[in-house]
Amino acid sequence: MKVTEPAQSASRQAQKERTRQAILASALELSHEKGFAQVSLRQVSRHAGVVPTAFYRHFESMDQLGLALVEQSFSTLRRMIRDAQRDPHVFDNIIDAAADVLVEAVKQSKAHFAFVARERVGGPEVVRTAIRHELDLFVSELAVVLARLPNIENWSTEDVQMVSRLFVRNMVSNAEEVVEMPDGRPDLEEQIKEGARRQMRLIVVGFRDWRS
Amino acid sequence: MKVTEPAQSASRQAQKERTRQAILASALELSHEKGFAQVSLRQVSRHAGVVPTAFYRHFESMDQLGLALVEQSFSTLRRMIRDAQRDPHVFDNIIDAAADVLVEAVKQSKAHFAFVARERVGGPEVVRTAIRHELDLFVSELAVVLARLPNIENWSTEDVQMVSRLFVRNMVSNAEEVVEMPDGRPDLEEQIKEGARRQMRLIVVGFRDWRS
DNA sequence: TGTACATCAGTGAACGCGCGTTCACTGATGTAC
DNA sequence: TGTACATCAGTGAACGCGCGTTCACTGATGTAC
Repeated sequence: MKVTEPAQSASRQAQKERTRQAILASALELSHEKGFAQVSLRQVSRHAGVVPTAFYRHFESMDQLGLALVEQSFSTLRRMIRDAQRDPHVFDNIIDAAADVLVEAVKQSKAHFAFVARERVGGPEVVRTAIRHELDLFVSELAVVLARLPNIENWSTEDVQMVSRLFVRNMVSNAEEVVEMPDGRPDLEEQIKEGARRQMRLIVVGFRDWRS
Repeated sequence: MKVTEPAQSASRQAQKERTRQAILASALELSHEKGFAQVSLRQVSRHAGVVPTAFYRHFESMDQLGLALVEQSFSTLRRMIRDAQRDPHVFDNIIDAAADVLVEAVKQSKAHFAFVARERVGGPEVVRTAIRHELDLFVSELAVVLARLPNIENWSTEDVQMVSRLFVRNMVSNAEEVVEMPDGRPDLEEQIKEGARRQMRLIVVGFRDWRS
């Protein structure tokens, strides 16, 4: 985590950015053990290999650090959904594709998913508010993507919005399960993936039946 | 919250119990604003009208206080499901009955539901573990109740267990929504209730369709 | 290329504060006779 | 009923500690000439 002492190279700007990233990464890592609200400014700074006062060169307060982490987490999430849309396979079978994307994304960005799942409920007020807002946006964005799918395009806007909401809720639940997953148990991961698939199938089948 | 100075009456034992309840109630109330993990022993004691050292006459540590709150919350939950079983109306229409019971229970014991929903993810390690364990137990207990219902009795054990799990997850989600609900907006409550009903219908319909 | 000055990321000492925990105590309630 | 002693819920002073924040600073990087 020590990133100072740039040997000879690195512009001042680049070095500053590297420290900023070290602070963000440290906060993410420490949050995983006890939750963001229990992590102190001094702990983050220490872990990032920097003196507490240096923290203020990058963030106004721990709250602002938290908001930066929310932003980072959702940009990860958005990149994932954008990539998924480009995959032509998605149009064949939404459910299995969605399950695959979800599990892959969670696996790749465990720390960020864990952060959102945890701090959505347990974080400081400003962080909770920001996450709730981002999730609401995300539901709407996902609804737009879903509405374009062939087997869904004739559904009502409300129905698509509700399916989207249930999908996102499901995503958050599964992220929570990954968070609580003990280390070194990749078998549990497959179990969670299968659970996610089932639940999505349930939602879609239930909807189709209900509407008819 | 001041409960000392028993005028003339109250046995030593009764007075002690009253202080214990004041500490529990104070912790529950303070947790609502910032989460249990952010509440200090001194804050709880102050709010309960007692000196910090007196806290130790009732609980070994804040962790133990947290576990006592988990216990209290789930005994509330269990009383609710026991009462619901006695109601013959339940057999007519599980879903609407469940929605009514859920919303009524949440309304009556908002603070405890909020505590479980929040600390399940955001609380100290021991509290999180205890809540996860209680919820697992609760899923199994609810499954036993569901399996007795006429329209379900021929389902497989696994299916009943999964419906039970989805119902409980749904219950937790709705409790979360009540937690984040701004004060003085009873209209939102009706909206949450309707959402809960829809989601349960979705689960049951989806299952019936899926299994056939 | 070399010199003089400006910028600014990171330093280190210092502060006052609320925290959890310890300890010896007090005085009302409870009990034995 | 009255007295002498035991119990124990709640007190209050004291402790060392990590916290967030302030301040004047240092010294490497960047810029002007």
